[in-house]
Amino acid sequence: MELRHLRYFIAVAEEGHIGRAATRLHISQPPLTRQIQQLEEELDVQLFIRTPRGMDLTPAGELLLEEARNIRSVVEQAAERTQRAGQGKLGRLDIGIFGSAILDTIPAILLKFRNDFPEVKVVLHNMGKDAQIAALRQRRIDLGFNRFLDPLEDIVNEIVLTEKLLIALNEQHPLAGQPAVPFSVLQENPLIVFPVGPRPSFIDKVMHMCHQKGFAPHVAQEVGNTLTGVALVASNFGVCVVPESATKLALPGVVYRPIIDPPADSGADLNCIYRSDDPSPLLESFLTTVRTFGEQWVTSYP
Amino acid sequence: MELRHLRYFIAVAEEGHIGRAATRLHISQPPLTRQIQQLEEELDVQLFIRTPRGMDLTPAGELLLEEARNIRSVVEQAAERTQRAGQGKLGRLDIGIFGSAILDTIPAILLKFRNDFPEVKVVLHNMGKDAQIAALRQRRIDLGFNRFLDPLEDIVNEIVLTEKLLIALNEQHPLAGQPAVPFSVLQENPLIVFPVGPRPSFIDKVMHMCHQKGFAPHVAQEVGNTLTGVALVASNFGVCVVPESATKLALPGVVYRPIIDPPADSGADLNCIYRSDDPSPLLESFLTTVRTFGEQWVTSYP
DNA sequence: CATCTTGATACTTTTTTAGTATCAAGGAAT
DNA sequence: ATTCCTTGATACTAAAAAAGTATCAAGATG
Repeated sequence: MELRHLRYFIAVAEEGHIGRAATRLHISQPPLTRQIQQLEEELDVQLFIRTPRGMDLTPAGELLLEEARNIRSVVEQAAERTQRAGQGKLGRLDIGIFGSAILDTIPAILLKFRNDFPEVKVVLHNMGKDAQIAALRQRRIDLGFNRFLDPLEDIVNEIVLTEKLLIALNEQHPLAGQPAVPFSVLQENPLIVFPVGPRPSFIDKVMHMCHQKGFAPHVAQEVGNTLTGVALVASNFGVCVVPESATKLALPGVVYRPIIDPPADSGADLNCIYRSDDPSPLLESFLTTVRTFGEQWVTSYP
Repeated sequence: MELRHLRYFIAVAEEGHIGRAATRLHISQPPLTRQIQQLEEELDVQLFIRTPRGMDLTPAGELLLEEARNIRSVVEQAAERTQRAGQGKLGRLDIGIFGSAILDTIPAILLKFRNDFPEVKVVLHNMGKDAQIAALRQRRIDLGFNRFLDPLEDIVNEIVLTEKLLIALNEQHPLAGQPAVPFSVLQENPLIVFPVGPRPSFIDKVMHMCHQKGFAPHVAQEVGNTLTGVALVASNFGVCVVPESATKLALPGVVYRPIIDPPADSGADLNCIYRSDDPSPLLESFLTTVRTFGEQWVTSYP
């Protein structure tokens, strides 16, 4: 039995007439007669009672009509869903997230993506960068967000956007009243750095910038994450370099100030990583969203 | 798209290998390659990633695999259900019932039928014989049970079984102690007859027998149904002729006795009626049950 | 009774599907 | 590096299936 048999059967059942059904199907009457006979023969069931006025369904035929209509719609839906999946509009995307990017950027990207592709289920996994790479290779996630990643052969590393760096100061600090501060505040104040964890990380970025400017900073404290660093600034423990998205952490007693004289290459990249051989159109859809987001974001911040 | 495409697709997806799938499908490899290409082309979706080791499903392919398996089972079930319906094992049968046959015979037949064809839904409609004929013609019922029906052109009238006639006597009656009674008790006692309603009926049967025996009975009372007639016997109102299934009505004070000298053609037929042009295999199944029941029943009663 | 309509059938043509032989490309083993 | 083996893809041929044409027999209809 093929779907053709069911298509033909539905037409004959609905028209109650082989000739009219043939017209509707754009074929001639004899082949339609034969296909119906074939269907009856294969099922070994009489589906129609032939009368001089047309074709009447038997009870078995009535039942098959219902079933055939159901099959038709199931097949149609299957085709549509497959097509949408092929266009990256339907399916599931597992994403690894990590670090300070969770504060601002990633929620905004996800919001936009869910809006554009409402039928894609996005599952977030909180995991460090090494865990992300392992999960990518094991296909447990399709994409990861992180920073400061060494290049890898089998994994593409794409910059989503580059955040400017700000200095977090306690409001009691002498320069807190200024609209911007010189880089040298990092030399003259105890420095809080983060995150503790796998290298390279944001710590190395900050240290490298200081060496570029010709000094070694006084590291007062290493902390696990952005929030802890900013919290220490709030208690006047020292100063701290943060990406601009950290301004979302509006802790009382902390002000964020741009750097008057930033060193070259001063900026914190947010990267996304994915398998270089991943053909998923769903991933492609997501990357499109990410890229347009990156462009808009860069221009939107002064 | 045809079911063939889905069958082939499932095989390739499950084997992950065109060659092995072709072996499993008992075809050669090239046509299978082309059918898969055709499916991808028609859906405009890449379903497999070709590797030097075989065929890997894309996410869209994974989805279609689920859908295709579902379609396969839906189609299989549709075919099976249609076949069972064609064999009269699945469906709905509307039956009109009426009169004293409800007491014993019909429940027994239904019990047997439900046992043999558990997937057939039987709907009973209580209606008189004229209503049954009308309902048959309007296709509201498929079969009716009744007695004493005039022959009709478009409706088959089949005898289910012939019940012997008994005489119901009050236990105070002089002949109540005898194992059997002569027909003449109907002449010598007030007679209760039933049912009141459309003619011909059981009343005419009884009157005809009396005339055969050369007397006109003294009709003490006409009543609506068997139960009322027997109830009058219980209060010693008179005697009553009943079909043997009425013995199920074990009213206190009433005894049932066979007739020593029954007139020729003494017996109450239970008939079933159905459209002569009804091709329903379901009806055929039911009639088979009815016929075997009739044979067994006749031999089972002394 | 002639006529019209119905689905069925015999036969032919076209389309589709399957089969055969062969190929190019990517791993694996030497 | 090179040979060999495996993979799916392709060109061409053969077979099968579906569709088309012409015609028929059987009921309904006037």
